Amino acid sequence: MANSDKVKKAAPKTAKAGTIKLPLNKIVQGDCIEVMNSLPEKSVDVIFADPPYNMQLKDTLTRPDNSKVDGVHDAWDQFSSFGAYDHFTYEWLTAARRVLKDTGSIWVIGSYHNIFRVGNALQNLDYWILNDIIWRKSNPMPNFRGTRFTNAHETLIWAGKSADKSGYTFNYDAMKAMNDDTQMRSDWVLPICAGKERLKVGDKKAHATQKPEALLYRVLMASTKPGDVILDPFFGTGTTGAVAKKLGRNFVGIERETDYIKVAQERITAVKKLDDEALGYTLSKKAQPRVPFGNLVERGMITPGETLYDSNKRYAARVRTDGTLIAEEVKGSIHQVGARVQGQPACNGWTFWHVEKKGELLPIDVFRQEIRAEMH
Amino acid sequence: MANSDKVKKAAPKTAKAGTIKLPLNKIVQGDCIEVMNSLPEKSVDVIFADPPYNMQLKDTLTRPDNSKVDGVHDAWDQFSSFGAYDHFTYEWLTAARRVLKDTGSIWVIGSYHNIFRVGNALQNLDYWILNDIIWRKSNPMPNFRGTRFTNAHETLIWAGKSADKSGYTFNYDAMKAMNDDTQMRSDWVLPICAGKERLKVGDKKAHATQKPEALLYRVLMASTKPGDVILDPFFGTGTTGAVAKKLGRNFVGIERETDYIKVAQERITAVKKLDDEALGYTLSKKAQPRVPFGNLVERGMITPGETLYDSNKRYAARVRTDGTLIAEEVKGSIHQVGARVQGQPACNGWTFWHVEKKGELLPIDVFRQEIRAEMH
DNA sequence: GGAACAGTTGAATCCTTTT
DNA sequence: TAAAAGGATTCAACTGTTC
Repeated sequence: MANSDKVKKAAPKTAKAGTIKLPLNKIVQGDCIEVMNSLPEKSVDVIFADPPYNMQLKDTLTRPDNSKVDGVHDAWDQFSSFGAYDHFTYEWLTAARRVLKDTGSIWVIGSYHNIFRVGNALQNLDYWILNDIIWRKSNPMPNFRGTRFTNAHETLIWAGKSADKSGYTFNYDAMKAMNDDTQMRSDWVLPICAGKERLKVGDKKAHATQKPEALLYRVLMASTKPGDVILDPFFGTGTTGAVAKKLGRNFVGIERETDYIKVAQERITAVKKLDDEALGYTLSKKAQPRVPFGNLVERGMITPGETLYDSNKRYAARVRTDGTLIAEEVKGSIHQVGARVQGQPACNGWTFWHVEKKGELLPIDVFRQEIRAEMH
Repeated sequence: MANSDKVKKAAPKTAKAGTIKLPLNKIVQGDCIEVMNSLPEKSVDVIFADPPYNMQLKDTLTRPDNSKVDGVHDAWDQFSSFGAYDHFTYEWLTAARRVLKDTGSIWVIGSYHNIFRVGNALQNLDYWILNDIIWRKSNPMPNFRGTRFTNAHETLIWAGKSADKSGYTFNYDAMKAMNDDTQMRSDWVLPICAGKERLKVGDKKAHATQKPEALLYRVLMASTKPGDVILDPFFGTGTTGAVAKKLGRNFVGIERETDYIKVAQERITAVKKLDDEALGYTLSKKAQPRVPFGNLVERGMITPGETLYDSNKRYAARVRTDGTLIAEEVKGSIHQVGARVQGQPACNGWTFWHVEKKGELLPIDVFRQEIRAEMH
C-alpha cells in the first residue's frame, strides 16, 4: 500500500526508543517488536495480541548446540525445539511490557499449540495473570477423523503488568449487566467469525484467523474506559481497531502485511462511533467520590440525636454532632459501630443503617446518592 | 497407617529401576517420583495426574457476609518459586514418561496458576498434546471482591507419549454416544464435587481439592479400555481408583499422606464394579441455556443506541453498550426497565420489548432463540 | 408430606485511600 | 512505611429446619 495519512512506515531500527509520538488511531506498517520499541514507554492502557502460532513441532528436544536434552535437571531452563518460537514470544512480550502503563493490562489469545509457551513467558516476565478466559465456540469445526475431541475453544490470558502494580481496569458492573445481573464467568460462549462479518477479498477470506467482533467487544468493555488507548501488535484485518472505534476507544495497530492493512483501513473507516448515551459508561461504585457521613449531618439531612436502625430494627444507634454514632457504650464511625453491634469484623454502614421516616425504614445511602447526584 | 495388604511402603531410593512388580489396585505410600522410578518401565496405559497447583494464596478471603473461605493452605501446595515448581514438574513428568507405555497417554489437570508451567514442560519433554480440555464448572465459587471474572473452569491437558508414537486409545463412539450423538467437544460442563460425594472426616472435608467422579468417568471412558492400568501419582482420596474400579479398569495409586490413603482405601473398598450392561451411560437432560441480553448487543444482533418498543409502541427505551436499557431516566436490565415504565412489579423483558424491522415489530426473544439454536 | 426459608460452602493468586 | 479506616462484594447447590 502506498503511503497515506493513516498508515505510517515502521520506524527505522536505529530510532531512539520513545522518540515516536503515539500514532493514535493509525496502522503502523512494520515488525511489531521494532515498532513497539520506538513508541513512548508506559503509554498504552491495554494490549490485545493475537500472535501467530505456526510452530515447527516435529523436532526433537535439542539445545542450540544440537545435543539432545535427556536429563531432568537441565531440561527446564534450556532452549528446546520451541526455542525459536519462545525467543520470538519473549521479544514481543518484553517490548509490549515497555509500552504498557503500570496500570495497564494485556490480553493474548491462542490455542494449545502456543498458549502454554505464551503463559509461561508471561509469568517469567513478571506479568501477573488475572484470568484465563475460555472462548467456547458455538460452531467449531468438527474433528473429521474422529481421533480426538472436537477442538471447540480457544484460550485468552488476561494479565496485569505485575503483581504489585494494581489499578488495572475491570468494569465489573458492566460485565455483570451484560450477563443478566450475574457475574461474568471465565468461559464465554461466542460464535466464530463467519457470514457477513467475515471479510473477503474476491471470494477468498481476507485473513485466515479473523476474530469475531463480539470477542473484542467483551474484551474492551471489560478492561478499558472510553478514551483509553489499545495497542494491537498483530493487527491483521483490524477487528481490534473496528471495535475500539465503535466503543469510543483509541487504537494503535501494527501490521506487516500490506494486504491486511488495506482491508483493515477500509473496514475501520466505515465504522461509526456510538453516541455517548449509548456508550453509557457508568463509574464503578469503587471509583465514585467519597462522601463522609458527617456531610449528611452537616447539611441537616440527618439530625444529631436522631436514632438509626438496622433493617430489622434489632440494633439502634444515636447520631452525634461530629458524625459518629453511639450505641451501648460503643462509639465510632457508622462502619465501626455497625460492625461492633453485630459482632462482625466489618460492616458497610451505608447500607446497614436506616432512618425512620413516616414509619418506613430508609437506608442512609439514599442521602449519599443525593449528594453525589449534585456533584454529577 | 499400618501396613496392610493394600498399602505398600515406598521402595527405597536405592531400589533398582523396574525391579518392583506393578502393584495393581493398590495404593503405594511415598514420594511419587521415587515410587514411579521403582516401577517397571512402559507398564501403564494411562496416567491421570492432579498435581499441586501452586496457588500462592496470601491473606484470608472473606465472603460479603463476612464468613471465611476455607482456602487451600496445605503444605503440599507451597513452593518457593516458579523455578522450584518447574523443577518438581519436570521430575515427575520425566518419571511418568518412563513408566508409560509407548501407546499410552497422560492427563494433567490444573488452573492458570500452574497449567502453563505444566503444558510447557510436557512439550519440552516431547509429549505430544492431543487436546486441552476445559472443565466448565456449573457451580463455581464466585469472585467475592468484584475484581476479576469468576474463575469458572479448570484445564486438563491430554497428551500422547510422543508425536511419532501413536496408538493411544480414544473411544470416539462412546464419547459421541455420551453426547447425544454429536462429537464430544473440548469443553465439558460438570458440577464441582459437593454434597454426599464430598468425603468428610468428622465435619471437615477429607481433602481440599477432591475431584468429582463424573470428571474421571469421562476421562477413563474416553481414553482407556476395560482391563487397562491407570496410574495416579497424586492419588489423594482416590477418585481415580474409585472410578477405575467401577469401570472395570485397574489402578495404581501413589500418595504420601497417611490420612488421605486411609480415606481412599475405605472408599474404594466400598465401590462395586458395574456390570457390563450398566456401563451404558445415562444421559442427563440438558436445561435450556440462559442467554443474557448483553450477548445480543455484543454480537451486533441489536445495536447500542437502537430503540426498543413494547408491542403497542406505548413505551420506548434505548439500548446501551453494556446491555442495559434507558427510558425516561430509568436505567436497568430489560426486565427492570420494562417493569418500571409500566409501573408493574415485574416484567419479562424478552417478550415485552420489540425491535422495529421494516415497519414490523419483532420480539427480541427471537434473537435469543437464534443463539440457543447455535448452542444446540 | 412438601414447600419455603435459612444457612453453608467451593483449587481464590479477590481493595483502596488516608493517617 | 506500616497501620488504620472506609466501604465494596456472591452463585449454585446442597443441608437442615420450620410451618
